[in-house]
Amino acid sequence: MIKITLPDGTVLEHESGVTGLQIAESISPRLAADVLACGVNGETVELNRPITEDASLILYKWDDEEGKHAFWHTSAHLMAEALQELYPGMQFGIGPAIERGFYYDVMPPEGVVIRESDFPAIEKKMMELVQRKEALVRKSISKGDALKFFGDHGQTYKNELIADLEDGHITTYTQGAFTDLCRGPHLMSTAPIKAAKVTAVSSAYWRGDEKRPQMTRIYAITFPKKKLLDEYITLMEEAKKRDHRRIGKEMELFMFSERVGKGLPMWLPKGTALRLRLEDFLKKIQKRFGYQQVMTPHIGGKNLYITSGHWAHYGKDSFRPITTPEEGEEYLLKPMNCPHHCEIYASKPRSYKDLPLRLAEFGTVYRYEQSGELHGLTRVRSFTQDDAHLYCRPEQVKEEFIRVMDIIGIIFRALDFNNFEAQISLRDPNDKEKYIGSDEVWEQAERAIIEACEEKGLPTRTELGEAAFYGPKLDFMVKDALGRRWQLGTIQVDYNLPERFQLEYTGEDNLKHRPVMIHRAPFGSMERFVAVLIEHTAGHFPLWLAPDQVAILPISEKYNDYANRVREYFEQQDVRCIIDDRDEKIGRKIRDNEMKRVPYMVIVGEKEQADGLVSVRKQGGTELGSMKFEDFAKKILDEVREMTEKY
RNA sequence: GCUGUUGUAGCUCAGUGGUAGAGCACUUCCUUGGUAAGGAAGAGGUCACGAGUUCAAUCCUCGUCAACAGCUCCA
Repeated sequence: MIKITLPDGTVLEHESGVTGLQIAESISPRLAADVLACGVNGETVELNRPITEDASLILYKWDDEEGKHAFWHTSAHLMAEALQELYPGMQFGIGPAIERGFYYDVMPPEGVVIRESDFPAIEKKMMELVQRKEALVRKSISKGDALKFFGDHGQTYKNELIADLEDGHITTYTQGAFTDLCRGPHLMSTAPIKAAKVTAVSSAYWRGDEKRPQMTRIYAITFPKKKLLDEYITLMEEAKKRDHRRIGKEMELFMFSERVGKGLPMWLPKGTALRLRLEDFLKKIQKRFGYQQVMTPHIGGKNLYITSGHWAHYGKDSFRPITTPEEGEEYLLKPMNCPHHCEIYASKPRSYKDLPLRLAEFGTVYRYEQSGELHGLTRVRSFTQDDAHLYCRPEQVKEEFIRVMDIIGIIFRALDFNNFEAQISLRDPNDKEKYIGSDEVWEQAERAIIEACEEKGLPTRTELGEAAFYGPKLDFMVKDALGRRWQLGTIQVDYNLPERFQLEYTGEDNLKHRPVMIHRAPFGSMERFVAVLIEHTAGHFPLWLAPDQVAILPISEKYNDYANRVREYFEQQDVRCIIDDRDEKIGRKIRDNEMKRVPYMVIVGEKEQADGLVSVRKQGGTELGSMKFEDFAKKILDEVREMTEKY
C-alpha cells in the first residue's frame, strides 16, 4: 500500500500502481468525469500513469492551468493528426500549448500553402478524428529507434530535436495513425475535445532563429464544451472593440499619416489634452520626490553616442546621421535622453552634497524600429519618454531605487492597473559580449535590483538575457485587450554610462568618486501608456482624464439658450463639457461616438430652466437626480481633486 | 526585416474585365417633451500609388507604399 496525500492534507491509502483516474473515481464520479490530468509529486502526468510510491497528488480540471495545458497539448497532437491526413508529406516541428490555446509549427509539402480558407476543413477533420475517441499511448524509445522511426517518416525537424535529446529520456505519444515525439503530459484520449477553432496562421522561424527556415505556424484553440468556444469567440470580439487603435480613431485622440511616415504618431487636440493631464500628474509627483525638469535638443552630435556606446551598439540599425554643409559634421536624432543628461551632470563639479541629482524630462526620442514591429501607439518610431536620470552615490542606489518603485506604485494605483507583472531583466550569462561593463559592476547592479524588490516585498519574475546592454532593469508589464504583454514602467541601474562619460563627484573624503546612474520611466512612454490605458478602460477614462466630462442635452431646442448658459459656466469652471445644441436635432450627438464615453450627462428642460437645475445621469444610465448646475460643477471638481490629490 | 493577408465614401464593409453599392456618420426637411431617438430627400469615391496585359482594368500580372497577424527585434 502507498500513501496518497491530497492538497487539503487528506491521506488516502491505495494499492501501489493506482492511477490518478482511479483515485478520482474513488472520491466522486463527478470528479472522475471532469479531471483531465494530475500532478504527482509536482510533476504533471497522465491520469493513467501508475503511481508506485507515496506521493502528493493534485487532480487537475479544466479550471486549472495544468488541466488546460494538458488539454491543449493533446489538442495540438489532434490537429497534427488532422494535418497529416489532410496534407500527406507534412513535416512537423513543435506544437506546444500556450496561454490561450496552442499552435503547431509545420512545414507543408512543396507548393502547399495553408490559408485562412483552409481552417474549416482542418476543424472539421479534427472533430471527425475525435469521434474515434483514440487513446494516447505513451512509449519510451531509444534514441536510435527514435531517429530511425521519424527518419522513416521523413520528419527531419523531429530528428533535429531528437539529436539534442539524451538517450533514455525520449518518449513518444501515439493516437491512431499519428505518433509524435513528446514529453507529455496529455489527456488519456482525444475524446474530451468537443470544440475546435483554428484561429490564425502565420510563419515562425524554426527554433526561433532568423537564419533558419520559416515554418507555417497554425494557431488553434479547443474546448471541452461547445458553449465555451462560443463564449471565447464573444470575448475575442469584445476585446477587439477595446483596441486602442480603433478607440483612438473614434475618440479622435491620435492619428497617423502616410505622408508623415509610418510609426510616427500625431496627437490630436483631445489626445494631447489627455496626455498633458497625465504629464502634469507625474510632474507634480516628481516635484514632491525632488526631481528637477530639464529640456534638451532632439538631436545630438555623433560623438555623444560614440561616447555613450549607443553608436557601436545600434548605429547600423538607426535613423541615418544628419549631415550639414560642414564637411564631416554629423548629428543623430536622439534615440534616448541619457547622454544629454550626462552632459548636464558633467557641466560643473558636483559634490556628494548635491546627490542624488534627479533630472527629469518628457523627452521625445526616435528609434528606427523594424517595420513589422510597428503597432498602433504601442510600438512607434517617435515617442516621448517620461524619462529621468538619477545620479547618486553607490550607497544611495537601493533607497533611490525603492523611491522610484513608490512612484510607479502611485501611478499604477491612480489608474487602477492592478494586473501588472514585475520582471527583473538580467543579462544572458552565456552571451556577455552583448553587454558593456565589467562583471563586477553588473553583479553589483543586479544585486541592487534584487535586494530592492525583496525589501519592498514585490513579487517578480526573472528573465535572463532581457537586460539593456548597459545594465539590468526592473520592468512593469501590463497586458493589452488581446492578452499581449507590453512593458510600461522601467527602472534601470547603470554603472557603465557614468564611467563612459567620466562622471565624478567629490566625496566627504575630498576625493573624486564615480556616481551611479538610475534610468527610470514610470509610464514607459506616453504613447504606449495611453494605448494601454485606452484598452484598460475601453475608452471610458476616469473623470479626471476624460476628454469630455459632461454631456449637456437640452430636451428640445427651446432650452438651447439655457443649456448654453450652463455650458459657459462649466467652461469657466474648467469642467470639460460637450453640448448637443443643434437645432431640432435632439439626441443626435448622444448616439454618436463623440458623447457615448462621456462620464456624465445632464438633461435640461422646462423644470431645470425654471430653477437653475440640471438633471444628472451617470454613464450607463444611473439617475442621480436634479441639482443646481453650480453645485454640479463643484461636485465634478471635487471628485477630480479627490482622485488626483490623494496621491 | 521575414512569411502570409488586406487596401473600394468620414467609419464598417459588400461587389464586378464594360467607369460602383449598403449600413452608420454628414447636409436639408419632417417628426420627437424627460430621452444615449425616428422618418424622408440629398451630397460624398482617380476603387492606395505606378507600370504591364487587354478594344476595355477597381477587378488579371508585376512593382511601390501603407495597414493587419505572427515570427525575429526592442537603448
